[in-house]
Amino acid sequence: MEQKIIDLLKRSSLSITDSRKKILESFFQENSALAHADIEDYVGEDFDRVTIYRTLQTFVDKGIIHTIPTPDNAVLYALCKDSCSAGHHHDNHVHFICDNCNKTFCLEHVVVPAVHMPVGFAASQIDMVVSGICNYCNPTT
Amino acid sequence: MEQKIIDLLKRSSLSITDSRKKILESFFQENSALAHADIEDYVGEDFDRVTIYRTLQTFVDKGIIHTIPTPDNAVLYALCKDSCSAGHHHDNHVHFICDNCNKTFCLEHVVVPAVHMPVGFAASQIDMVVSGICNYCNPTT
DNA sequence: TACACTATTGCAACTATGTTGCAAAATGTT
DNA sequence: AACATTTTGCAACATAGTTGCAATAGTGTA
Repeated sequence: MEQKIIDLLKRSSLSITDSRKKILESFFQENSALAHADIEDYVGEDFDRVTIYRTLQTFVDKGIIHTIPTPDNAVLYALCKDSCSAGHHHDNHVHFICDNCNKTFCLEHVVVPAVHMPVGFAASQIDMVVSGICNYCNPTT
Repeated sequence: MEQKIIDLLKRSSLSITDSRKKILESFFQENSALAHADIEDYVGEDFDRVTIYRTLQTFVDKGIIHTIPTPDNAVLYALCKDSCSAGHHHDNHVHFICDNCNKTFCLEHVVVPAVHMPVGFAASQIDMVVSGICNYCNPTT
């Protein structure tokens, strides 16, 4: 994992620092989207709150992670797939929030459907957030 | 307008107070969704910040307004249509955020399309937020 | 490896946003 | 008008996020 993380940082032309490695590690470790607080818990006392804010911002700028809008207006971050590049995200997939375990997932293979706009409205970006029960919490699977 | 507002409050079995009237007025005045700060600006010094928070919460509980999730995680509120009733919102319409004027609108007549979920995932609620250029800002209309 | 340059971090202070308890004031009811 | 009930304002607190700046760590070059 260490090497995978270092490669990812290099590919994004970011310098390799302890905080960046640790924060990226938290995303690879957890499979769901993370809030700032989750990351703070994961890295413990090792790094300052401010460093986490700034590192997340850097990752978003470089296209390593993307933010997810949620109905309760919490800020969540999730890893981008390889097709993302700096400043040009391809995160047109649906996001799913489980009402049971409260985790948020990227449904990478579920593409946001087209929707017909009223006259005069021009859509440039569409976000779709679905909530319900995820496959881990679903008793029938 | 005064009478319309009073009727709405009565229908929701809420007592008629100055702050509730003024806050509802702001929604009828503006045609777009409002953030807490917008309302604070509108009502000026007349009412306490806390009162606005509590009033908005009351309106949400009674089904007078609904919250709108936004990609930048700001909390927005908009009037519900008559079909909404307390605790049982029918706001399955698309929300639109204009990148130009920054206003947010309810596209009452654009229903959120169905989307096919992967095995094991059960959807209970779907939020769709579209951003782009609204009909007021669109030069071609 | 050592150096210098640049980028990153931690600290402190600050702003914004939202919440809670409680006493005072306003509202609805009789 | 008088009472019981709601609502409001205040103060204090909690959480989230930002900024400037000095200290530190990382990177490329010799």
